[in-house]
Amino acid sequence: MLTNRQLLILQVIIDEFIQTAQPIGSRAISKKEQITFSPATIRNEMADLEEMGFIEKTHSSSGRVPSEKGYRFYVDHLLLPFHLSAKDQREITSVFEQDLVEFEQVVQKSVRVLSDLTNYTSIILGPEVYATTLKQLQIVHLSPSTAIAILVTNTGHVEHRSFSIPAQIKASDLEKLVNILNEKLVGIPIVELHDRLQKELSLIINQYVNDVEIAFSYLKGALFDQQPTNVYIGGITNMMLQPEFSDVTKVHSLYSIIEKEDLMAKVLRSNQQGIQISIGQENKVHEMQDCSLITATYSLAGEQVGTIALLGPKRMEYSRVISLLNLLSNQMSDTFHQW
Amino acid sequence: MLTNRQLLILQVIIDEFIQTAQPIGSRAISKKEQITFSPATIRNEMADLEEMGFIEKTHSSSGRVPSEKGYRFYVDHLLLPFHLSAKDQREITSVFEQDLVEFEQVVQKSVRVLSDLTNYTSIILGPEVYATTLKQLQIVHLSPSTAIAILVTNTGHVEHRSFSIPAQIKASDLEKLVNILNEKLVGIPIVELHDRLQKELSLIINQYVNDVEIAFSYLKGALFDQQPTNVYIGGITNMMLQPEFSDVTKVHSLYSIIEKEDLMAKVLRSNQQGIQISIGQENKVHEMQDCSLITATYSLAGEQVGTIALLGPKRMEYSRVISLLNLLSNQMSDTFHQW
DNA sequence: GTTAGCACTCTTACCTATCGAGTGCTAATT
DNA sequence: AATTAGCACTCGATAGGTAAGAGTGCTAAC
Repeated sequence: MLTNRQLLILQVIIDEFIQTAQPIGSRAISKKEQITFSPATIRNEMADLEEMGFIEKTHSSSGRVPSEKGYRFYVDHLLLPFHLSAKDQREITSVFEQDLVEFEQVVQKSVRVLSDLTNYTSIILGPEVYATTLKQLQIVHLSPSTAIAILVTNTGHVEHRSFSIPAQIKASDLEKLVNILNEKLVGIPIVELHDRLQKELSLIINQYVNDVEIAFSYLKGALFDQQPTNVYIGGITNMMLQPEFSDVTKVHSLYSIIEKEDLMAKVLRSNQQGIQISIGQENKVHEMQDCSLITATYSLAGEQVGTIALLGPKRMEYSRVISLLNLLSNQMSDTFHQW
Repeated sequence: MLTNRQLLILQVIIDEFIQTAQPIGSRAISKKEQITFSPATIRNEMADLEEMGFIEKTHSSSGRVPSEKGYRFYVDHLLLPFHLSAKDQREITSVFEQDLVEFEQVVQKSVRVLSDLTNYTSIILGPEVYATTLKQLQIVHLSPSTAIAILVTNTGHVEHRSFSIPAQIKASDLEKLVNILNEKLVGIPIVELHDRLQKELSLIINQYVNDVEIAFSYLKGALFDQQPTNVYIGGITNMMLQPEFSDVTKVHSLYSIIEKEDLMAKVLRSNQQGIQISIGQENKVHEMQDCSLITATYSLAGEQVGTIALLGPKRMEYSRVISLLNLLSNQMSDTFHQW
């Protein structure tokens, strides 16, 4: 329903606006190489595009600016396959060149590189702890009444919780318990850990009739009570470089949202596989409705486990960002697959 | 050298400016309860105070604003002993009411409470890892060629590093090494760990002439290469609520500094015991020269180990903040002492 | 169907006048 | 001699007014 000429003009407007953040006028468009017709013609086409809701005026005699519908159309139909610059490729792959064996290290580097390359804010959601398997469980006593439980996963993730040991439990009981659990539970996915613990418990109780039960319930509390969020954020300050965030109150309201890790986790987690794009009002969270959010997923051992996201103004460099995210997510998946 | 009347006026000006962030005129001062003389008199005194450098005008016919010298004098000579509101006290002590056995938990709560109470940015520097002692050393193998070293301190701090195991080292060697090290090194302060490792090594080598040496050097690298920063920050967005930071570029430059944890650690670490106050230009870091930084120290087992700080505009509520920091630092020291 | 021409709109920058808060100085008061 | 009332003056903030420039929509010509 859009003519080729309209498509072309829409594309030029959006491309241009992404770079300059300024309204685009008919004269400016006519000067573009690809454009062979006059400003007057362009004005007519623009009036149509505006009527259809793809572009807007900031005031009655201004140039045009893409609407959210315009961006959506652009993203859905006008994105050219983008090939990353050598530098972009180099930066991304360099993350994986040193042999980083710990998940955290990879993610922290990635978050950094992404935000540096794009000048947007990057957010990476760590793997669901529950999608990984138990490598080792360990108890370290700090004092007669306190201890730390340390849990290592096959991804190299180390999780620790401290808890106080109730008086009636002997240290030896606790140790016995941990030994048994280690024997039985190593290799079990963390998701199933809770259930399996429950199951094993009944067997154990028959053999050691001490206060193991209480020790167990404490241990369980320590390990499962608070679920860690593992949200990694990079380049938060970058948003302030964007002209659409020259107003402190805007920045403030956005930042107070980003700070809420659990909310961010929720927003990002709910995405299906592949690249997802939310533009402006499409974002559920009100404070993010001046932004666009692009997410990709990465997987570990075949299962989808985490999300990489870039948050920027609606006027994002969509094609470049998508290519970057694709490259990174593939590299991450590959790397984790090797482990 | 300052008359009582001048002291009084200076105090009123600063107290008022701290609350309103607006220049104070002679008329406004004369309306204060404590003030018994006329605006004209006050103007004369203000002219003197300005000549001496304690206050400034924002333009030739404006009210007066405290200068940095003024704040310094205020802090050094005019601070009244401040008694915290019931709410302030309650909030601070509530942090310590649940039995939190892990250092991180206490600090994270504290950072939160401090920034919420003050609307400034709070920064807490964790204990020097090196001031604590080793509780347990642990190696967990992830794959034949990678492993994680986990180090638990007596403060309940868990530190982990991953490293790759060079081909020529057998897993059994590494385990042997760790067992030996655990026997020999538990209870040793982390500061001395490096030296002691070196010493023990020579003995070990005599007994196990395998490739233990290489394993050791790898382990050493894993444990000592990157020193963790452990800087905890709360309420970064609070700075945007202060009228002196209504300009995005200011906020941006400040934030990019705060983000640099190692720099922050350096800035905070270099303080001697007790409350320290740096006002504006007194701060070494250029980007912080519109701010005041108030730091307090807390101790663990008698030794000074960490710093609590509040960063705000020069126009801070000095007396309240000092009282809050004092209370918190004492509470922290007490709590950690019990462990 | 396309484009040149033109009147019209709106933003921006700049100038001007006015108002009010606050000062410094002088002279009168205590 | 110290304090204060009075007053001229300064400067920032606000509002109105004008001119320039960018861009549009429409009409008429190509």
